[in-house]
Amino acid sequence: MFYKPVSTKPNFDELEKEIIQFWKENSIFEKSVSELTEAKPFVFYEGPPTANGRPGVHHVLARTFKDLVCRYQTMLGKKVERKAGWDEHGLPVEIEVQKQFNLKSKADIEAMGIAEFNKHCAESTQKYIAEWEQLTERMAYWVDFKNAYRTSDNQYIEKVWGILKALQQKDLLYKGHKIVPWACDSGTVVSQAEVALGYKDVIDESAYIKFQLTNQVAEQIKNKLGLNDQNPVYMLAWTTTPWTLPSNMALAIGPEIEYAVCVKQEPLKANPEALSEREVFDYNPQLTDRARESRQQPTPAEEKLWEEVLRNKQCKGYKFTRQKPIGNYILDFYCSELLLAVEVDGDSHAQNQEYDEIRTQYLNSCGIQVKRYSNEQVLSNIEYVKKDLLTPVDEPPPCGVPFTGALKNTSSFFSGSENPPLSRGARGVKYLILSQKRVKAVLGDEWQIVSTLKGSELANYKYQALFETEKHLSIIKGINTKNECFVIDDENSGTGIVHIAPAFGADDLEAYKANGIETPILNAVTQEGSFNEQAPKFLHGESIFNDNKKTEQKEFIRINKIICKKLDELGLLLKTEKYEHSYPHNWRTNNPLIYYLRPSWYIATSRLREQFLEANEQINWHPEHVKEGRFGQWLAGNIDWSISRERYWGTPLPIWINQKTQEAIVIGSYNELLDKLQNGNPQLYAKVKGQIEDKTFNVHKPYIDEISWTDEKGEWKRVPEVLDCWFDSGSMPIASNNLENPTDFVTADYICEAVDQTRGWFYTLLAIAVALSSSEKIRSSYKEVVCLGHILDKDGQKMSKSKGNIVNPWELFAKFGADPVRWFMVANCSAGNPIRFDMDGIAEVMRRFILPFWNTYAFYVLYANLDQISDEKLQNAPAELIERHLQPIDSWIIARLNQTHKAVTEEYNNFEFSKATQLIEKFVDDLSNVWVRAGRSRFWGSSGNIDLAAYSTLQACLLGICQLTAPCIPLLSETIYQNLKLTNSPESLHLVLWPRIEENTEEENNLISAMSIAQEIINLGRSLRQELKLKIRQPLSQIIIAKEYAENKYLGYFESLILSELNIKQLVFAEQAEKVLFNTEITPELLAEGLARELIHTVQNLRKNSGLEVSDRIKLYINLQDNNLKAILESQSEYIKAEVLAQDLLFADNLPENKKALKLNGQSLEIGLEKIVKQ
RNA sequence: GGGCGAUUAGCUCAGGUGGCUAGAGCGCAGCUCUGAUAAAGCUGAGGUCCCUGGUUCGAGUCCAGGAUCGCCCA
Repeated sequence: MFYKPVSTKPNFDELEKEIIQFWKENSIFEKSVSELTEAKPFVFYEGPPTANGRPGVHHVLARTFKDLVCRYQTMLGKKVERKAGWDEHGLPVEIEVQKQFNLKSKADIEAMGIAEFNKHCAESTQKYIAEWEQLTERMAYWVDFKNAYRTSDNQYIEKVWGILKALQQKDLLYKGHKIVPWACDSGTVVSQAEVALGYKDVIDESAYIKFQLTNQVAEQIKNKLGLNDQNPVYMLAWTTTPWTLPSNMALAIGPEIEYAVCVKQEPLKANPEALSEREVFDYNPQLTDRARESRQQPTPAEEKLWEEVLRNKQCKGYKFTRQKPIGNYILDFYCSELLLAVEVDGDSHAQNQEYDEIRTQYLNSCGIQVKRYSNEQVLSNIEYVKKDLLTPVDEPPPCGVPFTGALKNTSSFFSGSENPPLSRGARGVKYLILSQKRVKAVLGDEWQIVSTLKGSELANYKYQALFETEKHLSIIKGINTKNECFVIDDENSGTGIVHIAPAFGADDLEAYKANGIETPILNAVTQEGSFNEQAPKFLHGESIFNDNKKTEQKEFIRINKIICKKLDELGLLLKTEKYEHSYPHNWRTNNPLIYYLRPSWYIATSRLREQFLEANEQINWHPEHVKEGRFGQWLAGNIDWSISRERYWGTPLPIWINQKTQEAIVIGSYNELLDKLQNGNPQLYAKVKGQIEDKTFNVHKPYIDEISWTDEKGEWKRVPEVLDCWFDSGSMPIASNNLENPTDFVTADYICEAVDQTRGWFYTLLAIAVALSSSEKIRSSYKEVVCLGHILDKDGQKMSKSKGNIVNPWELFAKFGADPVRWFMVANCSAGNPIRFDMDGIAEVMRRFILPFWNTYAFYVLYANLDQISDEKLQNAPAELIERHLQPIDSWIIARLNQTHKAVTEEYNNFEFSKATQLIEKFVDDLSNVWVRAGRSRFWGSSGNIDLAAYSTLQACLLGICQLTAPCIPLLSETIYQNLKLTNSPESLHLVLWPRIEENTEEENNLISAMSIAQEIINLGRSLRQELKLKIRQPLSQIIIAKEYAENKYLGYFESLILSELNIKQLVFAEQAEKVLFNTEITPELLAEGLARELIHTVQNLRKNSGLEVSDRIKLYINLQDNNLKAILESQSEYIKAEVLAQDLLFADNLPENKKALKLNGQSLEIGLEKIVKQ
């Protein structure tokens, strides 16, 4: 045996493990890096995973593409160091530990002790490291674990501190505020991933709120519209969170939105429905106390009028109330049904005629009529008063006057003034402003549009704060800092006017910042979720939540009702509506989350937008659209990066605050810290210095929080926050290489992660690089990115534990081997698109590519061993010995190999890996189904007549495929390489340099096209035979081919191929319309041969069904009656015997057990066979 | 709600800058071959290229709008 025998039913799992062992024992990976000392480096950065979870099949995907490029570049002769990395910090780790120890809140964590908690976190990140390493090794991802970087390492943290310091020195670090999803019940920020877990559909009370414009503004608007009345103008806003209204700081409008100014058209006659409707007027809430007092201490006249005339619906059934506040006034008596005020002029009013007039005017403008009686009239002539009360007033109130001009067409309305002035249903006049699109839906038919305004015309107008009469707030353009308008002019919801509470919404906060509002942010809710002293009095101490008795979960319903009721009383509520929406909940407790303002440290990345885009120009994205699309968009809309987290397990923020001056300093290294301590806290200095020296220093919380010092400015204490763990991983080019100077980072030639990293690692990596770059030379930290899509299950569903559609990579490897899985991924994953993962898909890859490749290899080894061919023999064979047997088809397949090599190299260079696999698959197909199929007989030539050309060609092709596939399927290609390699070749395929490719010569290209023509002719011939119902078994005398095919002079090389494939004796060219024709005349000789082949076919099937080995010899028996047929078969007996390895062909009546009946040339016969047992 | 991507045969997917009578593999049906022997080959059936408009002599491809799915962000 010269080659190791190869099974045609290989166990890839076993074979691959052997190769992994071989690599390990011979340090092949290390050699592939270290032996290229002189080589140009190819820099690859590994994005660090967190090892607190098991690696999944999606990691296999990413690692396949990482490995493939690194291996390819190594083969190109580059030095490719690959440092593994672990992302150890962050909320996901904390959450795992919280689950593990059932810690529900920060209080629980603190009860456990931060030191203890962080110890568990550190352990948690080590939990699956072994499995990660094993999986990585098993799938043949070459990466250096020994020198892996770890983000929680002291040295790593120190470098991250250095970066922060560098950024601070560039004045990019500042303290600000951030809106976070906040769980009031546990007092924690909830991560985005967790928020996504807890969305629930809930029904909330949404409210349409009227915000009154200040008089001055109202005047301006009305002047613009040609209206001259005193009636108030309101902005109508819609909110689903009325509990945030006490923290309202602005109203936002869309500058481009058309707003309508509306007024209500009243029904002329009393409207029974309107009667039941309660008319609410705005009033000054501060008056309620005074009104109550007056009610309790009426004047004698008031007392008399109330008791004798008005009380208890005495007056024709109309209900009057006493001391009713409306606007800034208190009416003595008021009937809402009649819109009638009754005033009794006491002594206090006597001198105030002017005041009374203004007051009456105001009330009239609200549609309220006023009847005024003196004390005397009431006390001495109550009957007159009684009578007069319900008669019309002398002059009708100016109700409706303001409509002049604006409502020209509603003439019927004007007749209102001719009607009894106390007509029921009259209403106060007021104007509402809202999006034109929503007027009908929100206000219904009763309101009329007076005019329209563009949103931009409303900006900067002032309106009255809801709960404070003195305070005026501004209307702002709803533009956030990304320069996008977030106010939506939706036809189905809202009013186009958005209530802005910067403490409770990210958009709100953005708008607050973008509009340069100077007032400090108003936040009326504590972090536990109750109203503080910033809220109006009636809310002080109220919780924003109530418990739903049924579900036992918290909800906002109670507080929203309280606030809406109050607003209703203030006349500021138009209406409420039930609103069903999806709202985030704390997935652990099922209680609602709130979006809440927290202090945060920021990197001012939005100042670097231009630079980001410039750096992005240096990056080649695969797929390309990510550059301008997803990533470019993200950069263009960049907002400042909030880098602090109010958590425990993370890089501690190296910011110390002076307790007196609030000045902040950033410590950039441990030495710098020691410097501070040396003078400011000598005791601690000694301790920390010692710890750093003997490597026991723990820089994590809580220990770092103990480090403080005092200097001439006072005491310095660290801020409590830790760093966003994305900052850790983004710092990797500097921190993992322990660079002295942060700006000295090296740009990676290649990185590769899934597409979700556009907002993650791809971004933070770039952000930190650009932030550190000098303004003259903006640099990206990576050049080429492959951005992979996600893995979905075979139905296109996301893989998740709950769906039970998770695929375990270990099972895949056991079943198929790692390489078939890798090939499947490379072949099926078009960059950026999600990949559907299906076991059947891998099985298909197996059948389509892996097994044909393997079988071709097994075929070679089988016959090479039989013919005692070795790589040495091939290598040392005299050239003429090979050339003697060399056939055109050999030159063709070698030309195809070169062609494929060239094309595959190009595709690899372009990161078009699946295209490369297609080319390789096509070549393997040509090799196996054209070259081997056509040349099989060359391998079983009699001994002494060995076709060295055939062996040499096949070996070259197999080794060629090994090279081409080495980056994708490093294990199987190595297996084959190890068996076939020439004695003086490198010890591993992965130490072989990628060959320089010569362009095919014209001759070679012609050979390739001649073969395609031959293939075409063969296919046409088969098709024609089928049409003519002439089996290939039946030889034919001639194939006639259209003359145009003769133009390729190389076609002649493949004439014999065409003839044998189609079982034809002769090929001729002729002028003809059809491309291919047959001479279908069947001579007796042809018939005889055809019958013989038919018989052979049956015998072979019988052999196979009888379980005979291909090399077994037999005795063949034939039982037939027809002498004519017998004669024909006898004439072919030598041919038949040779084909079926029969030593004897006997015509007999008695057949052995192995027998079969068939029909030949219309005659029935039976055949039987007997195995000859060797003595 | 916004951004990005996808939608082509039963399934998985190809189809730069418009020229298509729309392709491949698998599956299916029929046939063939068999000295790689539970492998292989050929032929065939199978398409409203998501929908609606538009540009054009011509649209799977370009433009606009919409639908569905996925990812990211709110």
